[in-house]
Amino acid sequence: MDSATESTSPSRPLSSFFITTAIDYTNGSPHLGHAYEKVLADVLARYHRLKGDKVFFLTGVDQHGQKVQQSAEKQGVPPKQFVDGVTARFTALWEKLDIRFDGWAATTDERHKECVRRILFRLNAEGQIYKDRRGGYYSVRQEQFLTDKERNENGEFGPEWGEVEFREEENYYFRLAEHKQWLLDLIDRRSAAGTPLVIPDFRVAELRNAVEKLEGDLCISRPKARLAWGIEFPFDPNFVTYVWFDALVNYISFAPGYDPAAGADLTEFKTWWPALHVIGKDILIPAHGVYWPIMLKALGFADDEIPPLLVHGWWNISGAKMSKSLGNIVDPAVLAEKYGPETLRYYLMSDIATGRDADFSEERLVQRYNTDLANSLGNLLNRTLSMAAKYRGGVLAFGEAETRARGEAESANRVAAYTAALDRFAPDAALEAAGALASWCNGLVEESAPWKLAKDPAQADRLDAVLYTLAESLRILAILISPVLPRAAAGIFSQLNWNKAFSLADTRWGGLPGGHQLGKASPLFPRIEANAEA
RNA sequence: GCCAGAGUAGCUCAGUGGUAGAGCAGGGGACUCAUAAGCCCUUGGUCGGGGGUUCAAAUCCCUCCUCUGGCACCA
Repeated sequence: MDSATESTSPSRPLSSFFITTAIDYTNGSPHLGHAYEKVLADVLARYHRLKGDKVFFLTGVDQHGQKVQQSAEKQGVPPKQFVDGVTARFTALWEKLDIRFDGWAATTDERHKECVRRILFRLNAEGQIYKDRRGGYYSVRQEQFLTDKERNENGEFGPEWGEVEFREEENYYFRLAEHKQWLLDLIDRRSAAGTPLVIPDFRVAELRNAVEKLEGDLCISRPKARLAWGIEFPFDPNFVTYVWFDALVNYISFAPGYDPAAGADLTEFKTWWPALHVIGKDILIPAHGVYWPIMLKALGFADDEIPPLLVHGWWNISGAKMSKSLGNIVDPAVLAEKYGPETLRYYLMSDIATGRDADFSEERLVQRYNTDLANSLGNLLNRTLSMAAKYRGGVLAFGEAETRARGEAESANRVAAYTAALDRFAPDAALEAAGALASWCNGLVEESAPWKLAKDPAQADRLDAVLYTLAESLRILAILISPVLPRAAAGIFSQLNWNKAFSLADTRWGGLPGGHQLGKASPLFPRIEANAEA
């Protein structure tokens, strides 16, 4: 897997690839959306490893905050014990889905907490943070301040909030508003330069709009009396930091070589940074699109070090949002158990366009598996090996040149489409390119009819060439599907009896030598029958 | 309400000025190496409604409708 270092894409000068996901809040079970984001990031990370890039894939969990504190209290357990339990459900799912991350960002980790404290200390010393007393309406029952959004149509706070009182409270604030114009300019400059801050680009307008409306600074603390489950302010033990300077900071606190001290040596860190942040469309505004760039700016990051955001869409269920009351929550662990992790990975990557929403359907998951994997690719492998065994004892020979030349041209075209697709973060299009190569191979079988060629000794050369072209295409296909389907790729290699390390450069035609002995055929993707669904 | 995205064949979507497309599903056929898979052919759409610009509009403009998201700490 890591044998080759050659990059096939000269358009990417960077040899390192740092990718992150949102860190999931440990107050509930993982659902399909969590799984989608992690699989997407994992596929992009695996693709870059395949290219020979140096990859760091960071994901994790956001473990602090009020909701966690409340849930733990409700269960009568310490918050740490509570988050450890929920965290274990996430890590178990990632293991099951073959999410191969390099760094685990758990915000209760001492490394993270120390980094957060040092950042707060530094920004406070540099005058980016100040203390202020502000007032508002407070719900004693819900233990939170209420905003106008919580008012009902009569302009009152409803009975669900219980007793509501006016309270004044001291808190720490981060100077956000003064960077508004800088951020607007940055968004425009990055778009003009062709390296937009937000992908897909239609979301740039959405972000710009939100920045235009930006006013006021950002409250970044909670008094300990109200929220104890957080990271204590290094210069004021009566407060903990609240969400932004905790969760968002994970992207640098767990990054290789980061040191928050002013003037620190960041040589190693800068070989990785900026990261590509993979996030859901719900947390673009304001957290990742507004707060995070300004936080980095305040920490001395240069304009070209503000990380791009790859914003993905949501999976809806039959056109509706997932919700507990509708009873339509999709549990990815159940799906992975029922159909296998790779079936789920394939579906999540093939049936949605990155950035857009899609509709989840179990029926469609089964259909895509059966048509693309079982019928097209799996059956191609099976029939190829079966014919090779039957007609040639499983031994490859080159045969005539014309058929092989056609295979070479076809696969080169598909590989080019594949890399172009993944370079623009579109696994669906990449899988389509791989599928097209499999289809072409199936067409070659029909066109050449090896079972007829086998009966005519004069066609021996042609038969050899067809079998070689099919086997060689399958070797290339295994490489192409490996970021999405690492286990199936290994299965193809195993059946081809070709267990060598590979990289993207090995998609070049002609890897299998003449005289190579193929392995034994066995269904790689058994069909899922309709009655197995209930 | 403001902003953005979407509305094209039963389903998922591509197509951004020049005779309506793909995949899947449905129908038919020839074949047999194969996971009853694959291959070939085929049914199917007044491109959300209305108006306008143009020799020509799914594509540009106006307007309306519907859905989704953001603006409000859920991937």
